[in-house]
Amino acid sequence: MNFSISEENYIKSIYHLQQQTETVTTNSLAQEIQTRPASVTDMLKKLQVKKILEYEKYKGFRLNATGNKVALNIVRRHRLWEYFLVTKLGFEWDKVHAIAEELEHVSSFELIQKLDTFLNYPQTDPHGDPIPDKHGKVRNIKQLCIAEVPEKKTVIVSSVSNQSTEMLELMKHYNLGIGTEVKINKRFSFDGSVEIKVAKQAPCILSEQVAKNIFVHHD
Amino acid sequence: MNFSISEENYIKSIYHLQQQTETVTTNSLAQEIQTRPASVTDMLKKLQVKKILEYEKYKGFRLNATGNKVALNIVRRHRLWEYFLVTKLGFEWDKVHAIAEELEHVSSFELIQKLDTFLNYPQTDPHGDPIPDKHGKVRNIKQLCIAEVPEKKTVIVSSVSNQSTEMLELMKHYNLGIGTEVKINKRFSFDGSVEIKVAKQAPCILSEQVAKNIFVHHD
DNA sequence: AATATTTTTTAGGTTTGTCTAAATTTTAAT
DNA sequence: ATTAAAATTTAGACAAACCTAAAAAATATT
Repeated sequence: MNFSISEENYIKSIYHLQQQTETVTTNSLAQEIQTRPASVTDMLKKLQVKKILEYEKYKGFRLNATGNKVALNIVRRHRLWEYFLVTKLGFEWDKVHAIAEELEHVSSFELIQKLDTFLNYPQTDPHGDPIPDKHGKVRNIKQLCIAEVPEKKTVIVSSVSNQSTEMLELMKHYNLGIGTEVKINKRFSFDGSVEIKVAKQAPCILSEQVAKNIFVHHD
Repeated sequence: MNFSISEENYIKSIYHLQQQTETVTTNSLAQEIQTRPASVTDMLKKLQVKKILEYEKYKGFRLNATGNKVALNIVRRHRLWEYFLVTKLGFEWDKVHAIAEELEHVSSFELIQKLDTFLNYPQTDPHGDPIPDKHGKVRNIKQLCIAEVPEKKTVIVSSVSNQSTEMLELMKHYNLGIGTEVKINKRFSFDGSVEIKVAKQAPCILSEQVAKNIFVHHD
């Protein structure tokens, strides 16, 4: 089936909201997509006709199996382009999202296959989020944020959920990136802040807010 | 200024038609863009308001200086993407046009600059057409087709004006590509066909139709 | 339980880009 | 110079995707 750019944007946003809540509400989607609730309702009807949505009036909605597959394909395209932009064109982390947002709607299947091959089948995008394979399969690593890691443990940064310029600035300052080894020295229960140690640098303190946005995995 | 995808497609098509005729007609543009003359008239009015078109009712039209710059920028994007698709992703010649047609509308200026750098500032696209630089400057090599080359001369293939699968098939068969050295043995005035020699292969005959579509330059 | 508030949907309108059919202008032919 | 034909434009409609304002349903409050 074929989807317009608008439809694809709605599908992708519903998919993202579904990661957090079981069923998605009209208002939350409207906010996510920066549009009016009435516009959302219009689109929901269209997507229901196209049979990719489970939707009951006033009761919320979610993508069905077909819809999920479509969404994963869009996510795949988006993340492959982000990887391309950073590793091949030398873009910074925080500049790629908007561009990938446009590139992801270029619909050629062959293009994405060849891009994947060219990039050597990357597993995650520059923020550490997994790239679905061509069948829509995603390896989901258990996501553990720094705020939850036990003291004294050494872990590796796997992804960052906040992709703003400000976050990038902070991470660059502490030499933190995807793959960086980090030792969690101590957590202060007073404010949730965490002392960490990166390579041979002096230990530093991350606020709880930061610690909650940096995800890691073991060894 | 910002242009919609439709507007960009019109601008690009007007630019292409202008290469052949001084002023463009409504009908020819309608045919080029596969739409109705009435739709063309509608769009002409819009482009006139945006001040990129010289247009007088019933008298034909052409891009003004601003319009030409916009067009050259679109052409630049298109050709850089074509180059990318062929040299980096391994696409064949005849498959890239449709995809580049979509990619060219991704509007980030920085993206195109970085892509240009990544590709090492290519001068021509895979069909041999020149890629305008970021200021919209195009080096225009005098275009000479095989049908016009004097006998006994040795020349180098610089571009191919027909980009169909059929043409690609024929050129592959004779080991002809951009940069190939070709000696023009003899032209037969009876039907305009031309005998050529490529590398150490046996001489072969090109029909006039083919000879008119392959452009070359000296030494 | 009745009322107030919030959320969601409907009704009706706008813009962009398309269309058909009819009117107008230009060009060609007698 | 008329008339016929072709090209172009206008008029009026339509679909997609959005909007505002009002109605309806669900949730929260007293």
